[in-house]
Amino acid sequence: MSLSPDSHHASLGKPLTAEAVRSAYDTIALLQTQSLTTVVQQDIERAILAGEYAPGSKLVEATLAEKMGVSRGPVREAFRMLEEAGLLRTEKNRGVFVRDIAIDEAVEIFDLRAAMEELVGRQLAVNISAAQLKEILALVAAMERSVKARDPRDYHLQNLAFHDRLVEMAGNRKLTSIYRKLIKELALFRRLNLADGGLMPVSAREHRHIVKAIASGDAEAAGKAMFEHVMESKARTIENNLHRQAQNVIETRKHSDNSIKY
Amino acid sequence: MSLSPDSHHASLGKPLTAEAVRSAYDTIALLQTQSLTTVVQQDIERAILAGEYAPGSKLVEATLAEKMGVSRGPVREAFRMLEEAGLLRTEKNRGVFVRDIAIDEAVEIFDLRAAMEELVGRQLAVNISAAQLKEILALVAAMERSVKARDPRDYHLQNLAFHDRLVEMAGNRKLTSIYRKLIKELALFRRLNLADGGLMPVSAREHRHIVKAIASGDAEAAGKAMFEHVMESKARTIENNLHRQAQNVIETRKHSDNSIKY
DNA sequence: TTTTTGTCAATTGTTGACAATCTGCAATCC
DNA sequence: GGATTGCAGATTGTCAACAATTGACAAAAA
Repeated sequence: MSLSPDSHHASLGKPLTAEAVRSAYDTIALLQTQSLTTVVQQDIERAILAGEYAPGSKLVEATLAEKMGVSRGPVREAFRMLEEAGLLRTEKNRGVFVRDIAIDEAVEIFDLRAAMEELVGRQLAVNISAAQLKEILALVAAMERSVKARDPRDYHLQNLAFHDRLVEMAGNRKLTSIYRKLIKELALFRRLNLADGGLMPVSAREHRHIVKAIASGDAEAAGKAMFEHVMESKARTIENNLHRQAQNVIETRKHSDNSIKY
Repeated sequence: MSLSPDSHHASLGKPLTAEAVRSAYDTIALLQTQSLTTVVQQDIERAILAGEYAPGSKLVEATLAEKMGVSRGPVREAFRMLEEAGLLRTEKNRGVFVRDIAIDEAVEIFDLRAAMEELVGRQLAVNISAAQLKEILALVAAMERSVKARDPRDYHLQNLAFHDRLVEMAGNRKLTSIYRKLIKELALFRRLNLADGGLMPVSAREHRHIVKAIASGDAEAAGKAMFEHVMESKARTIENNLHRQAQNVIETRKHSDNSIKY
């Protein structure tokens, strides 16, 4: 029983397309690398980041296992991975919950990000290639189009892509992987959501400034530009958060019988 | 069946000491927080960092499970946690192995650490208390005694404690936890070991310089002092690594029949 | 001899079952 | 009525057995 494309072609009634042949090898590669645990882990992570499981909500082993058609073992192993990654929180004998990032932890993450991106800026100022520079200029241009179109959702996604690409270009794999973990955790900061659309132009200007500094080859300036941009971003997020919180209090008072809840 | 200390005292033949009473509550707290998985995870981590399992060596589920008196389930869950933490590497259907940190990854970690500790320096310069300053001065003094005593092993441990304490004092929990993970990974960089004892005085001088900068309240100077210290440390480590590698080649040639191995 | 094939022991991947613990609710007591 | 106690169902923690894969070695073929 050979696994070569030709024998497959011969043994099956219908001819295989190039895609189908390639997919046979893909299947093998898949079976060799993916286990039920990793698939479950990736899907839970995806669902969390997509907002299908809200921060604070409980994940039940048996329910997830049944939904995905596996036993509880792989689900538990996936839980342990996501717990270590900071997306889940386990209470013994009680269950696992989607983590809820409090504002003070979000602040910590922003500060750490700032230090990391400062390093990214410094290194890119020295190392970036012409092609890479062109690429990030295109990203900035795309963001400016989103600003003009007043599309905060689109801007948010492009902003994530812009920073991710810069970090990746710095060429430090450890830094990249930790940076991405931090961004994922930040997604669990409930009130992050979309910042006030009115601030998009400010953010976009800062991006231009960053690229300019990198292009100039001035490591310190580029580092500083990235550092300050993240700190500004932190300030905008906190501001936004406080507004929403105040708004929530008002809403709560309105809908309840005017009593103060806490 | 009450769990209060008094009833325990009454039901047992011998009187309980204060320690024994406290330990009853400790036992409860333990059962409420620790599962077999977490205990196994901690013990494997300890063993790895203690060098009981060398980088690259294979860990067999059944063997570990039997050694610790548990089934394979908790061991597998612990594996998943340590894998996510970067201490283990899993090859599907083959097994898990203690990770072996290559020199280029070590370099990446040093660069990242430098950026993180720069942030620590900046923040401490602004926020450190008199008591904390006194504490780290004591740590520096202790290190200088190790230098005088020409005890690289002791110096190494105190150096780790010094940096860990500074990071902790910065008060950013996320940064602290990631820093510690990085340090653990760095312990898997085989050729780290103890640097040449002759460089201890240089390192110690840099520590003095760091503390002075922090005490002066100059954030940029303190940040820069920490950044450069980590970068110097990186350079020393790499240098040391190259020497050892060269040494290994010579040794290999000597013991083998003069053929070049690679 | 060299290569290929078949077999088997060791190990990992996955599952289902059982034990321990928690949670909500009804019964009981003050 | 309000607090306490005692179930019963649901959920997690742990284990042992089974299935699938690997790696090594011997037997067979070229």
